[in-house]
Amino acid sequence: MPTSRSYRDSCGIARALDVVGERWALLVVRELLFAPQRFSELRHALPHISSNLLADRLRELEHNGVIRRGLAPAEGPQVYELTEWGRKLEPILLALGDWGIDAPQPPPPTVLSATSVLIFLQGVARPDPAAPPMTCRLELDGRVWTVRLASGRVQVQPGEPTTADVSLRAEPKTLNALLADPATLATACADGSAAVVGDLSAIGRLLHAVNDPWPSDGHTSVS
Amino acid sequence: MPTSRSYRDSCGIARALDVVGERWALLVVRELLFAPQRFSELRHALPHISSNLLADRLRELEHNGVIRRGLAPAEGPQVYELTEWGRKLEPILLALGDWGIDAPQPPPPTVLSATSVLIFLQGVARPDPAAPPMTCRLELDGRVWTVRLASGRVQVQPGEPTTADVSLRAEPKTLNALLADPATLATACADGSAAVVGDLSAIGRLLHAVNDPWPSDGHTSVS
DNA sequence: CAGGATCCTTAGCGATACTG
DNA sequence: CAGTATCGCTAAGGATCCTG
Repeated sequence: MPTSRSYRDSCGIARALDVVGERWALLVVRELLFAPQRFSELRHALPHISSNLLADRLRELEHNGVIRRGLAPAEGPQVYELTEWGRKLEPILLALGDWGIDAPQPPPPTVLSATSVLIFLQGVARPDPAAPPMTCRLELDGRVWTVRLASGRVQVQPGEPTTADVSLRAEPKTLNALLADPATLATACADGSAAVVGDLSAIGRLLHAVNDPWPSDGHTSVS
Repeated sequence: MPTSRSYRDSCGIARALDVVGERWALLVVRELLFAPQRFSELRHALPHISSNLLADRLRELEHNGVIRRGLAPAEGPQVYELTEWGRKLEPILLALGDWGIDAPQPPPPTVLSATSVLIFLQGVARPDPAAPPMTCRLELDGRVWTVRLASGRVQVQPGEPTTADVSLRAEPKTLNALLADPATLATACADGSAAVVGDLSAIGRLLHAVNDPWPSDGHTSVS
């Protein structure tokens, strides 16, 4: 049974919270920021939410016009995606995440979704604007992403790149650890927690863009 | 008993929600955006929250470093105020409120706090930059605010102005109605729902700044 | 009266099991 | 895979009662 509880407050803030203020709602939106996702992918990204609650949240968010059930792309699986209005939450969520970095760390074990690492990567990486463009294929939790470094910016897109300098497969937590300390890349490759195909130095450039940004401005990992 | 429920997610967004994601928390922060407030003032601004829950939220927000118990200003009453970190939520809340304007309106009767109207006023009023500066004294729900229109900007501050062109006393809902339709000002004064002292045309300029902004960009009231 | 604390009830949450 | 059904638990909501 979905929630139907309102602040009964005319303020825009309260009305926004009537829509996305319920528990888990904004984390579901977070997971949809970069790409549509299936029910099972959302469950994997948010392992602590129960299936009935996720179903409730999806129903409510759909009913309120924040997400929609994906118009199945040629017999593809059922997916959930943000509406135009829902997409406008992106800058707000990014700002909230930036604010939350200073919050006390929750006690481990904690979870880290692929989307979370990509948000972090896109948010704080500042590649050398002078360096030549680069394309990286990332495989996280079984999904493929295209990451482009070009003209001082990082661009994350869902799906396979048409061409790439390098491919990296790892768990989100492993990638986060690499972003925090690029020196562990060799170890991660050796023990199999990271699998690299192609130009290894390109991965170095990617990790470098986070740790030695142009210009420098703090943050070294999600944690 | 305060809540201690975590998403156990390393993402900054989830960690932010661990701190301000519980019900009512962000509305408490909203009420503190412009000025410290007392327990009873918060209860009045948020009439649908129960007293124990408000006490819980204040405790949690204090414990997490978002608010602090006011260092009583010379034997004044106990107040709650935002910390430095808490204050950084301001732009995020304003953006969220802007987003929430497009949400479906909750069924009446709804509530509207003084802070909510002031947020709206400061957010959308675009006074004529060429017009001379003006100071307005606002009395809402028994508290006094200073509103300055100068060089194309609106500035809201708590407390009595040192000098003012005009003073307006009304309920927040009345002021909101006036912002939506300045033509009702005469009626509101006549039936006593609004009390004006000083230059009546200055109030007209204030309401005008919301309805005929420089340059025009939408929105006519909180609702 | 401000600033809570202490009940009690209900509804949302969380975990598990189950189904098309 | 994509949910639904069930159920115990806990937070929210509401009222009342305390204490300065």
